[in-house]
Amino acid sequence: MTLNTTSGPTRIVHANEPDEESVLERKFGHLVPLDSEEMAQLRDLQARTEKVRARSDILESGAKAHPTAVILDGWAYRYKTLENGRRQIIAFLLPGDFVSLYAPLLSTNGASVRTLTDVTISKIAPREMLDLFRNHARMASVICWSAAETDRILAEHIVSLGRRSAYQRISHLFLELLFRLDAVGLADGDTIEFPVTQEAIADTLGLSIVHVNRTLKRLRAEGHIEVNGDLLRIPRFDTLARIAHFDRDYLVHRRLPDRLVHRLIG
Amino acid sequence: MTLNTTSGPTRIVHANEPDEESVLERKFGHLVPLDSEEMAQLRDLQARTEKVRARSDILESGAKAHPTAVILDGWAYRYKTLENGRRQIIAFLLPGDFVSLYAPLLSTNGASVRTLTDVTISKIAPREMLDLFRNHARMASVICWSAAETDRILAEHIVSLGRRSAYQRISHLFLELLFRLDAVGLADGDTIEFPVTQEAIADTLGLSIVHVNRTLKRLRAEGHIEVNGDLLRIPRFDTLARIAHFDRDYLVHRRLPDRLVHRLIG
DNA sequence: CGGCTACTTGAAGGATTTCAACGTAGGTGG
DNA sequence: CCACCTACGTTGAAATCCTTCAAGTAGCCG
Repeated sequence: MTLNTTSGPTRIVHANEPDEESVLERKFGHLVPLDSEEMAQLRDLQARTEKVRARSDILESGAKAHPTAVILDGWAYRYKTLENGRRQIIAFLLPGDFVSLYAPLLSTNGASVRTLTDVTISKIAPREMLDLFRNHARMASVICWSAAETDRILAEHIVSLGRRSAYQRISHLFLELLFRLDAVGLADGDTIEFPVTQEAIADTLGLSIVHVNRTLKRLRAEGHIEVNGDLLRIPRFDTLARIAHFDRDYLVHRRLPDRLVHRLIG
Repeated sequence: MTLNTTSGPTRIVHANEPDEESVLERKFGHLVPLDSEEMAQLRDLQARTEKVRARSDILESGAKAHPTAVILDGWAYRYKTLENGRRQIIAFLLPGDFVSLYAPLLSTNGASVRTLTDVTISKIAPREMLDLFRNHARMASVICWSAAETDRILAEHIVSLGRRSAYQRISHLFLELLFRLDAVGLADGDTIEFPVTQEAIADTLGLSIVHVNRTLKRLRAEGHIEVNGDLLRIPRFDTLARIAHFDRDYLVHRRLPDRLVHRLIG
């Protein structure tokens, strides 16, 4: 990975600028080598863009399932609201993530998805998805890999909720987000844009707002994080990773070994 | 669904008996209509069986990834052990579940899988999986549907851990397991085999053994569950479902609407 | 300026944990 | 065949992490 805690700040790269590498190219490009036809294929997936305002629902729980979509820019989250009004955030959706990969297979949505910032998505018709799987084995494997990554993130979230202290949970979440943003070129060295309220952190990690607030205060006081408006800096990655028992390998952004690629689609 | 809390006990059906419907047929048969070639295909997936003793690891975290496997009989669980020795169970694996659907795509396992009882699995070579996706669109969609179900179960687990009380978490887990076992024909009316220790429940739901014990005692005293050796009975499904806010629809076992099937695979 | 949303802090209370025992059942070896 | 061991379940008492309640501050915007 390119995460580099010693280098000076570099400019934050935004999706969709002309002549820029697309988000999916950045996400998948260092996973498997892509030829020019595959690049074009990826660009097609990102062609049917749509803007969504901050704080609005992309998907509603129980509603008829939508087509799949990819996030090209901005933050969103998948969540569920309980009967007593409490809320649980299941996962954050960042640029390069699929909003509802399985939607075409299911008749209704199991959870809702809501934006945190203004968001650009690109919709993908079920048929387009199917063609991909039929005719572009390497693309298909890359999308499955993405599903595998989601699975691991959910699993790690379960570990946090079940067996880590508030202090570790928050640290772990921050490191995960830094890691994931870095993978799509959206980390600026050791700092990231962080448009997440304390209430949202609380609802992600199963804590109360009050306790999140106090724990953040402690993390700031101890110099593990620096918050500046919407910017979050993690100045000593390794130290915090040790405290939170963050395993940098559970998000596998490294290029797949040729052996694997061959076995699968060679 | 066929769950029927009023009927008398019916015999528990075990996998792999001659002339019986196979587990995968039971799991997928009421999802999409399967022709005889597809049935044969499913049987192939269940052909390369292997026995694993209770309390042994099928998969080890960090180890080189194995091929995919399906569970044909018995219980297992996916878990992670933390640095301080604590353990978090991520999910239970029941007959019809895939042990590591994404293994062929990844270089190492993210979590371990361990058996609770004696287990029969059937290994599926990566190439076999790939052929399925290439040449048998309906089978592929059925496997993706299975991945979608796993995703929903993980999401619901996150909701439990984050925002439900111990009392609700345990109730919810029991209902989920009853539901899932029923889907593969392994529920005996309102009772299931339940080879799970209190320690394992604790490690699943992020609780201490002591508190699990006390909460089970309360559930028993209130008549919501009956425990008899390895048998668990849930005599008043609806009442408990209301208490735990169990949403019977998050596990979608209903047949997919023809509309969907057509849109996907013609 | 009023009103909103997010953040902050103190104090009290509670759900759950930890510590520490004890009971029971099944398996094994002397 | 009994002594011993281990795994699992059970219970009481004390401690704690975290929540809830309550209030106040700070920034933003029409």
